[in-house]
Amino acid sequence: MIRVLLVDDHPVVRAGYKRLLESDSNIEVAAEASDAESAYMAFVVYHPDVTVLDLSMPGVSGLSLLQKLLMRDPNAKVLICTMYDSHTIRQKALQAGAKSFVSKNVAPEKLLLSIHAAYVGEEFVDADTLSSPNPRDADEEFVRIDSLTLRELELFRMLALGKTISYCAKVMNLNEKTVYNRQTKIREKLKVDTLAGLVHLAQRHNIIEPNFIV
Amino acid sequence: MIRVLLVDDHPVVRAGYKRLLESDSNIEVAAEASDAESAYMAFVVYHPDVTVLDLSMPGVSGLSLLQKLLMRDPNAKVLICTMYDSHTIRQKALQAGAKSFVSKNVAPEKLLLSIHAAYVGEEFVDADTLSSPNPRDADEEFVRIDSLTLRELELFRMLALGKTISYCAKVMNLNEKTVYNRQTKIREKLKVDTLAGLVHLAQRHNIIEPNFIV
DNA sequence: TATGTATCGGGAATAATTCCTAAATACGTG
DNA sequence: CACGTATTTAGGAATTATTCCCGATACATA
Repeated sequence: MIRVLLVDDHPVVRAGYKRLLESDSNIEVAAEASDAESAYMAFVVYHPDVTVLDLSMPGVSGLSLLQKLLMRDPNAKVLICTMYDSHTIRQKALQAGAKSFVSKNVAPEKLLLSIHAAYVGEEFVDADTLSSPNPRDADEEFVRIDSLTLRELELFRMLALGKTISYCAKVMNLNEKTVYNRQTKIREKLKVDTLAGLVHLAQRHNIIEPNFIV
Repeated sequence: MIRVLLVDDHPVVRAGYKRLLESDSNIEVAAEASDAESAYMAFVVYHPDVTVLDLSMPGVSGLSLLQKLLMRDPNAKVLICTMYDSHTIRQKALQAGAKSFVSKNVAPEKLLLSIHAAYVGEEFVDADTLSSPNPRDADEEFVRIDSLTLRELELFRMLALGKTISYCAKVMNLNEKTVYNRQTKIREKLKVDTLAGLVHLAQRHNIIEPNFIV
């Protein structure tokens, strides 16, 4: 029996996941969490075999949580499942130690497959996801985004979402000074000179959701 | 038996939904679709009792689809389920004829409940969703945007596009000081505290083009 | 062990932004 | 017409936000 910790901030989606996972008789959802803090707690308490982590959580990014989990247990099997089809995000996730990365666009069976793969220690990256990089990722912009470090990416995302410096500092546990300095560096790397420009860049790369207009 | 048409662009999420819905013995997923076109086809072919529609689809917006479905069958029971907690979107959805609106943040049981409600013809809007309107949303927002003077609106647009203060000053034939002062006023009126926030607001109101992905 | 890179922040200088005030123009209304 | 009101435009001074340069730590890796 593969015991899974399920992390996703939408109860409806989580409930769906749970049933999907449990349709596989070898998988059992041992615990669920809707945010980074409770996810970490659950991880510590339940020692899941595999953690299925949705990246698009409010507040602290899923990538930070990923790192914390790996800090706690370097052998943790964490599977990233996200709607962000961004090549950049995938890179960062794998580089940060995720065992698997699948987009919500894959066939459901692949999710199950990849959980099995993660369980036995195999790395699993969905072929479809890999072979079809976002066309926009191909240009220079991609290189630019890619040059961001993990922590910078995290801040980038929050800034693009409209968070204030002081809020970011609080949430990321940083001195405001650090946030200022880093923000400057991000804009330098990305060759953008306003915060508004960051938003557009972030949207083009699926770092944040497009602003859904009706 | 309530026959449901399930529309969501993420296969993984859709598979989860399906199992969630079918955990209710009175609900049967008669058909699924991942985009507007196939959803419309499926609607025509299967005549579902209730259509569960996720708004965040690539390409044509879910709301357009909603309208098409209602054009085809004015009595269609369409339930909007989305991760966008926006009051604005909800308003538009209901006004366009959706029978129900629930956020993915609600408890899963509520989704089932609302399907039953839609089936018997009741309108169902999740109380949680209703009682906690996002302050940035809806009518307020429109009032706020309306409160901008013509010249402010002009600047608002340029800022949201990512132009710098000095550029705006040059183009608008203003002293930078004036631009600074006006920018402050705009953010005050719009109750937004970062430039990034302005971008999102501008996009939601079609002041600037949304940065569409996919 | 060295070397490089990531992460974090301090201090001082600088630029950006606010806050308050005020003039010129426009516009509808008594 | 004269008056009140709103808009558009800036200036000076005060305040904040941001940069720039630097030091320290940690950690992987050649």
